[in-house]
Amino acid sequence: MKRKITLKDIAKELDVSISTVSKALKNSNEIGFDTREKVQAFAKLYNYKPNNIAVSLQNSRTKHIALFIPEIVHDFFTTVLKGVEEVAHKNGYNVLVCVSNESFEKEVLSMEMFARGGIVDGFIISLSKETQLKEDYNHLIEIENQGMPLVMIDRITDKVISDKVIVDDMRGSYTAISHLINQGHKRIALITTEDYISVGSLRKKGYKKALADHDIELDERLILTINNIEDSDKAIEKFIRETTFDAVMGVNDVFAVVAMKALQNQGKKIPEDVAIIGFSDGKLLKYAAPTISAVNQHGDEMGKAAAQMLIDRLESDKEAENYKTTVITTTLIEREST
Amino acid sequence: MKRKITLKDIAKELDVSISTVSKALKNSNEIGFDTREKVQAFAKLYNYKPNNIAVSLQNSRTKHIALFIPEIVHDFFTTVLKGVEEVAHKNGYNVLVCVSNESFEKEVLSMEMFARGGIVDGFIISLSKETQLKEDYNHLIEIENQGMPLVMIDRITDKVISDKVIVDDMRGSYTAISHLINQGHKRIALITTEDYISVGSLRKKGYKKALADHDIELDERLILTINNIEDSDKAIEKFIRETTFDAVMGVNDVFAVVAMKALQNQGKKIPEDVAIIGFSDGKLLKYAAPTISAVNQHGDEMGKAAAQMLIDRLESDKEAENYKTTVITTTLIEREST
DNA sequence: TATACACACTCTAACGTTTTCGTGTTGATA
DNA sequence: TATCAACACGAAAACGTTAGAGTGTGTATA
Repeated sequence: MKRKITLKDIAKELDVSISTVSKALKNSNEIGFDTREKVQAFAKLYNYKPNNIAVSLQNSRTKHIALFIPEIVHDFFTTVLKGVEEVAHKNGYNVLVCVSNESFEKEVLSMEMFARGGIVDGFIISLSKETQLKEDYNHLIEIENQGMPLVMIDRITDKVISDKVIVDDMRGSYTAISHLINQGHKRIALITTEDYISVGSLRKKGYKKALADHDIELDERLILTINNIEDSDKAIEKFIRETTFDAVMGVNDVFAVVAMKALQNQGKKIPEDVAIIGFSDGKLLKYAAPTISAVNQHGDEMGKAAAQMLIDRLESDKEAENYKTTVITTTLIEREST
Repeated sequence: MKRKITLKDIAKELDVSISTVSKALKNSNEIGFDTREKVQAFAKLYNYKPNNIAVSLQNSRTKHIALFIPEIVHDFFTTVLKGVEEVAHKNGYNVLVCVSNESFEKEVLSMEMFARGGIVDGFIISLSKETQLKEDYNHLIEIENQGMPLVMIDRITDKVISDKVIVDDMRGSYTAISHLINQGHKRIALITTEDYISVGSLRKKGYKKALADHDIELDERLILTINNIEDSDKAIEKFIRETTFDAVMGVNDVFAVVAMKALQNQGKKIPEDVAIIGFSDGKLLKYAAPTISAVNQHGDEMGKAAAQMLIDRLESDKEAENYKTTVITTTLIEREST
């Protein structure tokens, strides 16, 4: 097992001081040209790489950022991670992933340990369901009090002042519903989550506004609120058995695809009998049969934007303030289901 | 912005030495009971948490592990990440994710920086496609030479001696094909990747063996090898137009679902005309219409196993050797498509 | 009364860097 | 020849922690 080579090793070998080596490697002109060359050559030869831990301890910057997501087995968050990872890496940062599993406790505990332990320089977080339900954001506020930058993404809250990246949920939903209306649909159903999930409630707002703007009366019976993901399949099936409509939007990809299957099982033709639209940028809707139209959330763009905002904060020495909210615009992907 | 509280702060405040504080917090009985109590109370009050960076520097252990995956927007690797993250967290480790994007260069560069920089204690890696094609594993060997534990998962190579976690690809494939044969299918097609992808070639082997064991002659024309993921859709469509068979297996979820769509477009009924089976534990096959049978790879189990193996290595002081290969057994999920 | 020894701490070095402040040579200027 | 930069480099402190080796009490033993 080769021990890692340090500045001290180089210094000893070349018979100079540690500081000389350090400076030489940084090409400081405090050091003579010859020595610089010599040190650099030696370092290259022995493949010297500075010990990041020591560097971190020195300047209290780890060059690590944490990404908190509620769930990973979900195309949207996956693309977010991809985006974050990409720009982080490009800027020399590493990404620590924490899957909160929709648990408030895990979110809080992990956040605390990352923050107090000096493990990361900043956070990107999409709130867990439990956190949004509890409306307890002290851990986030604590982070900010410690002067650590925080960027909230997608599932956010107004109760915490920070940089944010969201998608124009309401507008995306509005556009989708308008699209359905323009195609002649009148009874449009919505399958959504409970209101405490920020994005779910915004999408419902967009739905309602689109109906209102097109003079279609709102029928609350056409709105299905899923309160337990576990048995969403059953709830959707029941809803479809008992309700009639000529179009339906799901606030995510699973709701849409489950709805389609249930409708198909009932003998309905898609899109002739019922049109379907979902929210997602993943494969589920793209590869469904028929393919399902979708409001593309551009998770990767959101991730990229969030990472960039965070890194900008980290690299700027300005005293915080003027927090920004970046809104990524959704795009409507028209597929066979509409 | 609250500055983080350190041992020094506590020491000064309580008028004892830093080492006393350190030991008191560790409940060392080198320190008197009263002092211990006092220090611990103070630490709790001010919410003291040790600076992990300093601790890491001290004992050259970061408690971070790196997970290298070729692609993240892919249910299988997602579940692997979930599994890894779960047991890592349970054991007090953090996970750094690196998405190699199937690029050899990114894999090598990131690995080098993680290793030499002392950023992580060990690695879990699923090889990138390019790496498997090049058969250049020097970066992995280098890691091992440095005495850093390495666990390979799923996409592995025999050229590197290390701990490994794989799935019984050949057996899974064998079982799936046997299942099709037992249902009376005779002309069974296979949509697979090029042979340099370890798992693809193993699945092909299982396919061939199943045919042989059931006295079905191998027809090479029934095997479609996808060499470019980008236009796999087209290749599959073309294949389906030009070939006739009564069952087909895809070595991943996308191949299976794309095949099904192409067949359906041709007017074939699933499973009446053609049976379909795929490899995956994700949603794509589960929510397809009809739902598609699958060889479940249990990505989460694999991830858990890999993380556990890695952590065991890290925590044991034994001098490496006796590398193990854990084989996770696939299970066949029968759905509507067969 | 000298010796030993447990007790409760403190000192110090170390982990690998970075950075500020010296300091001993040069060579040029007055 | 004394003065003073410029130059090339070294010493040392600092980041926050840990752990082994001291140190000064007080008490029990010979």
